[in-house]
Amino acid sequence: MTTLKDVARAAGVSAQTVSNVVNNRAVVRRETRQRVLEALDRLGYRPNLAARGLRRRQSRALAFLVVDPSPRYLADPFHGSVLTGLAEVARERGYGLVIQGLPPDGKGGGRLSDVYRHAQIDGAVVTLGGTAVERRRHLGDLRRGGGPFVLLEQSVGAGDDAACVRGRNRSGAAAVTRHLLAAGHRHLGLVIPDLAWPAVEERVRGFRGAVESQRARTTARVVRCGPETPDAARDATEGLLAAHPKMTAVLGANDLLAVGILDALRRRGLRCPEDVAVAGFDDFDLARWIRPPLTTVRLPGDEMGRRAAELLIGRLENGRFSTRRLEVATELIVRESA
Amino acid sequence: MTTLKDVARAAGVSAQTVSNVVNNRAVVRRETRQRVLEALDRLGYRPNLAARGLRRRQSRALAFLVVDPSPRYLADPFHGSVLTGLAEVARERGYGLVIQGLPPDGKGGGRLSDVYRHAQIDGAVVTLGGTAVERRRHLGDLRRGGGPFVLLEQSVGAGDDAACVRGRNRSGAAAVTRHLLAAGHRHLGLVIPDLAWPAVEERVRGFRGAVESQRARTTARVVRCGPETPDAARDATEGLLAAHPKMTAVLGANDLLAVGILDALRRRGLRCPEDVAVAGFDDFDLARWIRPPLTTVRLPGDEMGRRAAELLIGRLENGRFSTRRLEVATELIVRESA
DNA sequence: CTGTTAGCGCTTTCAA
DNA sequence: TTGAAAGCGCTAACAG
Repeated sequence: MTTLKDVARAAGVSAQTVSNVVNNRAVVRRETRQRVLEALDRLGYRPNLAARGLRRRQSRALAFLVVDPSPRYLADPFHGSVLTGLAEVARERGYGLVIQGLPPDGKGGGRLSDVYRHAQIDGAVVTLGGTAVERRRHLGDLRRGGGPFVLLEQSVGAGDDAACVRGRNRSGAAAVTRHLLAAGHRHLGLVIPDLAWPAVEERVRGFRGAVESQRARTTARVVRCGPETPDAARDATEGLLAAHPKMTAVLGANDLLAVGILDALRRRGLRCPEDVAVAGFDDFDLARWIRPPLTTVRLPGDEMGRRAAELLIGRLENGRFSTRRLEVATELIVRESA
Repeated sequence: MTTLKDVARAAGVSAQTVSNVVNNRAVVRRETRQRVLEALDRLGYRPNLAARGLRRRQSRALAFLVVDPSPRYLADPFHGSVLTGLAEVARERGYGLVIQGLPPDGKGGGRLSDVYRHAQIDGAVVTLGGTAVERRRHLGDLRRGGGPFVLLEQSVGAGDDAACVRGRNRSGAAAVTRHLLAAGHRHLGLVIPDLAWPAVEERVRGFRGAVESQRARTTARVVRCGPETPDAARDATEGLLAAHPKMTAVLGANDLLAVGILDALRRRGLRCPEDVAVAGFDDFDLARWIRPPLTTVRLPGDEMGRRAAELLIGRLENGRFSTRRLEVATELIVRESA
């Protein structure tokens, strides 16, 4: 491995001067710089970032931290989408990107804040699933032991060195619910996963609020289905439809669950949208391709990831967050399922 | 930040002794260890991994390197699946995981080998898309400038500090093709993306080989569709069916493309599987949920990711790869589309 | 078993 | 404009 010293010797200057050249500091004379650049190139010098980080006390690396009990958390299309946006900005701005998932209960390998030291990161983008208590615990840990972070889908405390990026989940859910009500549906269901994601809680509020505002002869049922899978959603929906035969519209807390809902209809011989309307949330890549094409609320995960990364990098480079709170619009996408 | 020295002072021992305790070295007397552990705990000591890495010349971090022109490469379900497996093993074994995507042409930010220094990683799992020439260039760079790596879906050279994990793409593609031939199909099509993934090339070989072995009155067409998206596959399939009205079976090089193929049939008023049979490759999460449920060849990306990570970590900890070549089975999954 | 010394590769500080 | 010295936090090597 070529070090600064090697280059310095080869170019007949001090290590300091080489460092100045490498870091584009203007203090070096043209000819000296020339000579150093040549040696740098000839020896194929690459800075050792551990040494630089040790000295500068920063690493130019970001982390994506996901608190989710599923070991397959990265297979979730929404997380994948957020990660895509993060990775894009990290690459553009010359930051490394570390990913780390943890179960909510803190059993599986400790605290979020450990990642700052352990993975040598300067800041993190954090998504928290789990009960409000668990989420609060993680936030407290992050405040005490971590560095700057951007929290997705959940507000941050005034004392935190943090900002948040949220989607308009509530109004999005209200919009799709109103769309259903306007189409004449009066008995609505909503299938949600057991895990308490803040975004899901907002969607439930939006759903309930919209139904409430027009509650004459309307009923609304919310059922938990267990894990965030189509199978679980299908089973929950079958139960829901059996218990409430007059139900004519079922929403999924996200598109993956909507896929399961559609399958429940098929099994019971119901047509969509003629007999029962279905809608999802997120607008994942395959939403257009499902049969019938899925009516859903678009929540742009990649944009949220990009915004979060930009916010975080801004904080790292300018010492403060340009804003503490960013909202990303949601949009009702009407296709054929509702 | 608490350092070893701080702890040493608090416990009345040397920094070295604290280091020995932190690293569980057996040389420390019980009572001393006790005292140190207490101080460690009281001061909330966390090792600085940059310093440790600098000294030990390792970082306990792995990278997932993807050469793919799409900025949305992480949204690809197969990559997501591989990443899931990698992340799982990395977490279990106490390694960090860095991800980095690069375009094939080397324009967008340099060489793969830079990641070793830049992201401070000990080894990498690498997936290469692009022409054979571009792939060779990346491998050469990795050999010269990088560290140990595991290559997915492609053999490694004898001189490389590397191993490979491959899926049985060829036999998998042959199996699904034979399935089609056995069902009486004689005019078959295969839709592939422009980007030359090694796995796709193998699938084409398997397809061609199976048709060849039974070539009486059979025709086989392979069409490139452009990017790896359902839209592109749909357009390509429409062209294919227009040009070859007798075609009764169309394969996709992966499930995402198969989704587009199904849509092309719908547009032309053809039923699947009655008029035209369709099959994919990968068995992504949604394959069961598509209509009709997709016949495909299962290639377990998460298992490949896990195996790759285990192989790599074995090399890092024992100095050599336990094997240079691992094959992962594929399995024909017959559902309703073919 | 414990402490001392030295140095990983880099950058900050200060002197020339 | 350049160089020398010091030290980031940790651990290998050796001495006691």
